[in-house]
Amino acid sequence: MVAARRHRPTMQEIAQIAGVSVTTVSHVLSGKRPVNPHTAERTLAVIRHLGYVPAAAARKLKSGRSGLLGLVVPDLTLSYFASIAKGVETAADAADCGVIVCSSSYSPRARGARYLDLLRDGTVDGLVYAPSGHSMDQQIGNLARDFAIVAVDEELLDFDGVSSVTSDNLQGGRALGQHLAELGHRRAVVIAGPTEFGSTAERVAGVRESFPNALVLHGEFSEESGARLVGDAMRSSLEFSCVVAGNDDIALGAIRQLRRDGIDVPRDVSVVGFDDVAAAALVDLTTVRQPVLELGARAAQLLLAELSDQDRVATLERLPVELVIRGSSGPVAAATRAPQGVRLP
Amino acid sequence: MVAARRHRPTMQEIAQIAGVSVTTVSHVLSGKRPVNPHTAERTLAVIRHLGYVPAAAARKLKSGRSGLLGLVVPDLTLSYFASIAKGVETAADAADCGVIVCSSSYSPRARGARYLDLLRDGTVDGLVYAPSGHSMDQQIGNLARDFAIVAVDEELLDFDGVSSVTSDNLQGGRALGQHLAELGHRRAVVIAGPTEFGSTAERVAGVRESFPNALVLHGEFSEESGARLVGDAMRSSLEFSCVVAGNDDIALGAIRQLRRDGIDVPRDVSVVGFDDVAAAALVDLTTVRQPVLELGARAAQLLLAELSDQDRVATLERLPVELVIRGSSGPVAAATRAPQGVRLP
DNA sequence: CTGTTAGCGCTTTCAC
DNA sequence: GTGAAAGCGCTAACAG
Repeated sequence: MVAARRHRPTMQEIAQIAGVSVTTVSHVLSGKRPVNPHTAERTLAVIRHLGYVPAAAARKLKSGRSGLLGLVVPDLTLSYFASIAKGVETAADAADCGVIVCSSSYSPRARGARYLDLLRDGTVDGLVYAPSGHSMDQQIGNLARDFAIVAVDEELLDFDGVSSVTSDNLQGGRALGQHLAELGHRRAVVIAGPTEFGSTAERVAGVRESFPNALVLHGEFSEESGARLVGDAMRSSLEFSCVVAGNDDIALGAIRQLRRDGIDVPRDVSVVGFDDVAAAALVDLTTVRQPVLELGARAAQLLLAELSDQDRVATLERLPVELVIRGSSGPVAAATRAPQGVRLP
Repeated sequence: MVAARRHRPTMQEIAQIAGVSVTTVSHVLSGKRPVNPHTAERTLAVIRHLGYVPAAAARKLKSGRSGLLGLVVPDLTLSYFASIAKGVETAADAADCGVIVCSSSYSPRARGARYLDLLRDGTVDGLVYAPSGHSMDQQIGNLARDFAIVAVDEELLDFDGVSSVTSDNLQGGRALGQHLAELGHRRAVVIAGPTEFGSTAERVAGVRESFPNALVLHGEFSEESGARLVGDAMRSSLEFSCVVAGNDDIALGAIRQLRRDGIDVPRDVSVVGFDDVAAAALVDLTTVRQPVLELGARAAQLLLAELSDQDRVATLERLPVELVIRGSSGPVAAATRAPQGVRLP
């Protein structure tokens, strides 16, 4: 049996029992004006005894602040976004804020808008938003005129009033390109993410500094996309000795497909990714590590700063990334110096 | 520049502009009493025009319901719990509820209690709680007398008034044991999780039906623990041909350690896990799949039911699991029929 | 079909 | 050092 819920004490009741006014109880709790030590102690005793906690709704109604932040990510089960969530939560927690997490992708389409209502109805004071490349980005951008919103992971393109925290994607792409060039590679295929994302263009630009003539194919940030596009590249008349993937999922798919086609990684073809998700270490993938926890934490801090200072200028922060060299990238086979790489069937 | 926040319209203002009373506005929105179609349309026009959304706090203050559920998991970045979160969120969303996610493990210790205040201060209407085996379980159990709480993943031991939704761990252990027995294995080492969890004992009991004499070692649900304990087993005088891990993380650690010691998996020793997290497929691990999304969704549904019907009896649901056979388990080497398995150095 | 009114539980002037 | 009282924005009797 579920026990009957106990009555939650109100401040009024605490006041009555302690023999003081609600005003005093309120001030004992907030410390916003001096209270006689005796009175305070007696009041606190009652509060502790009854396990009293002020009702959040009533407090919010007066103060206009809920002490809650919202976080919208495409999919919480992707470890990349889960880590961002962890970062946001940690930073919010340090500021005594709770976090409401919403996954935009797996909510029934019609419901997506519901999340935005959490902002409109004041449930949350502000929002950390990870752009998904879908129509929601547009709505969020419009809302940003009226509410505190910070973009994380990707910039909210076309909305320059919105602060954002992203990784230094250009530098990441550059690091991968240089790494492969140093290994002797001269011909690369880039399997990039969707064109809607700024990060896609930046990563590609970084790689192009070392591989100006690389073939660039755009797809989704998924294993399927990586497998399909690397297959397309294989079936073309192009020769290449390395594949630069737009993220680790794409890289995983590419490796799977290459091996299925009898291509050895890294002996025949090197493959590198981006993100350094947990799976990257498992399959020994060379990649660029994004500071995911910091990404989330910094976004939350920016949001909190914006909430306490209405006149802050929108900023764009790019956090440094780190090349993680593992076993999926290696030197070009010595025998075939030029042109190197895969031959078509 | 962050634009100045626009004034959020109140119901009062809507009423004034539409030329009706707040009561009517309220009823136009809730539909709880008939309104003249003309009036309704005019009112709705104003509401839409101003983008009005009722203030959540005020609504909550009257109704006593926040429309928010809390979810506390040990660590959101573990894909297992992320999936449970997804399940909870999906089910809550279907009931028009939001979800506040808290990770108990990575909140500064003193703050853990803050999450419980979300319940006490009415921010959330109820809580889905994934036991962590720590002191918080005790506090949560006590709170369950006064608030709606449903345990997920593990039972909240010693608190039989709390409903819980778990996997059928006994059946899972049984399936693993039978699978290995059918492959010809006769000597097993079980590297189980912490003794604090009911699931640990249940999984072990299931395995024991096929391996009554198995050596059972208890540790944490982590790779480190798996690696360390399988190392201990190797250095003992015990012979074994298979390792049953308490979860996939343990199994991953065990495989890593075995390979480091020159033992081939599955040729020399078979290893099986539990959970079927994403990494399991990557390393080709035989395991038991838990219905994680259903686990979360069912817990949320139970919680919602409890919230709308105070007199519900506490239930204990065990969802069915599924054996997933992959490459980490194989037949005992034919040459060494009895005794089989690893010899000590 | 519609409006008036009394709060929900708290914070915060204002007065003592 | 303390209290009375006016709301915050909404819902739901209770009248019309």
